[in-house]
Amino acid sequence: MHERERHRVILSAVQDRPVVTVIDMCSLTGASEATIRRDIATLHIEKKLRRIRGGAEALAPPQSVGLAGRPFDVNKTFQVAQKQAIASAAVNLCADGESIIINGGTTTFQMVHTLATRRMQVFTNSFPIAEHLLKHSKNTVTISGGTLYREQNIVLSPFDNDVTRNFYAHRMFMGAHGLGTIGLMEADPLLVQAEQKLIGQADELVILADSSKFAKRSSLVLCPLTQIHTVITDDGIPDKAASMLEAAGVSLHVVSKEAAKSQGEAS
Amino acid sequence: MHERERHRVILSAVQDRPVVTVIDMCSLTGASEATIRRDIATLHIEKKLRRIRGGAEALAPPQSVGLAGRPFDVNKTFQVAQKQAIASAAVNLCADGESIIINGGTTTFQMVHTLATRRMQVFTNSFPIAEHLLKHSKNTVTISGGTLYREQNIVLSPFDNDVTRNFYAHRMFMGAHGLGTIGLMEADPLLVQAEQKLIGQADELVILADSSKFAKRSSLVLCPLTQIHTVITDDGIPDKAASMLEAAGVSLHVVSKEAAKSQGEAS
DNA sequence: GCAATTTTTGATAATTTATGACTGAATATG
DNA sequence: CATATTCAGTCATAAATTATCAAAAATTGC
Repeated sequence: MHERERHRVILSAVQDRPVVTVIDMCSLTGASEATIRRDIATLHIEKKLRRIRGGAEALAPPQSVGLAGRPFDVNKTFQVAQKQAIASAAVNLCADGESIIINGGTTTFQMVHTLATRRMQVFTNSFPIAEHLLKHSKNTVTISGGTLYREQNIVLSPFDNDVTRNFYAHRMFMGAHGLGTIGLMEADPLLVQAEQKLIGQADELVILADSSKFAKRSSLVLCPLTQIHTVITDDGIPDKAASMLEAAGVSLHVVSKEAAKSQGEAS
Repeated sequence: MHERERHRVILSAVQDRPVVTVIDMCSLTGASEATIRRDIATLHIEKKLRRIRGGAEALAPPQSVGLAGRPFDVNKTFQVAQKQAIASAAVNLCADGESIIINGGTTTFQMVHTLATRRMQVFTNSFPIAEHLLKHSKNTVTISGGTLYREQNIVLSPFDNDVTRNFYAHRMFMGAHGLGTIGLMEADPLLVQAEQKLIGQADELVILADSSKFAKRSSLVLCPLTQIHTVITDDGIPDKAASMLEAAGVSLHVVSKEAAKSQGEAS
């Protein structure tokens, strides 16, 4: 077996397991310990893995405090003020006792803070949202079944899910990657799958989109504007986008930072 | 077991409850006290936990003081050693890559620590188990859909759940409230519902029951002994109960505290 | 194609490191 | 104050790593 092949095998193994031992790699590749050590040393210098005594481990292992794979966290600090204002306005559309569906996402996640004081029926496919509401609120929380995707932080099942199909809500809240004349756009195919399972399970579809979303385009169109009942955004929305939405019969809520504050107090 | 694996297990355990003892970690990892002390000292310097007399504690304990239904927590400190030993033995029945089902419960929860170093396909109806595995392991985690019950800490749906019905596993692990000639007994009707949805979805049904369970009786019988493939318990099991199980064709695993140690090494 | 050279590999011995048992000291508990 | 844990050293043993060298394989020049 050639050097590159071994490197591939080792990297594959180290991604798959928390730690691999030199001995493991010996039996896996048929090479001697000395060779495996040299391989690991090389891969360590190339920063493909971390060399540890006895073997190797993957870089960026699930940190102790680290909350599962987090492009989520990096996003969470981006435009938090707008996202919170928008999310707060979204929650304030609802009354206690109502049932709502919250699709996973960084903007919709912000709803949990306002929801903390509420008592509603919440259905979500987002593990962090469910976790937060379970721990910090008295809402009834229902989660969709399926496999937990660490990167997207959502629950998704390859099967038809009766829990989802039997949950019918007043409103469904959804984020977006982009919003244009063609409709609601998403970048991640996995998110599209998740969202399509939920669409149609609520009377009103409410989109939470900060104003930057009107400039973005993605390859995957989730639904046309006509299916959208309400869009909540911030005051950075271009006039052109606003008229586009109104032309499509979408109810538009614009929150400014000050408005967000008063909304928060009003609840 | 290698240093990093031990570190993972220790961190997993310390996240689970406020404090862990050196002795606990010994039986969980199969290492000596000296080694565990050294590990804790290392992790302390790395600021992954705080070293305290007798063991270690999490850095930020006031995390989930939230009202997230926690008769769970009070139970969790009861007979931890036995539960951990039993749970560890349960995990050691399995090989990496296998798929298993873990029914929610305080004993089955302890499996997460040994699972921290594994890479398996895990299906569970327990929110805490899913949460812990998601954060502290590389296992593939699938959760059943439904409403989150704060007291029992499980996910339960009034509907038939296709995610559950389509997940078939090598083994299913279950706790119990009582175990007698009449069969497996449960005290909470909600748990009975949850368990009945899962039963039959695995080749082997493995029951985790500390020896106190043989003295308990409940009103709800979940299934007869004949459906049970294996029972794992501690060395406090009465002879009468042992012969009863053997007569019913149940494979019996008894773990003592010393046995727990060797089991840890066996993995 | 063939020999010389470089690179890679595997084996060995020497060194370093981790581990577990043991002891006495320190600290908690009643 | 007495007792029981827990802890910090020390040491022997086991394991892993490094260094070194010779054999095997690949590369190069002719």
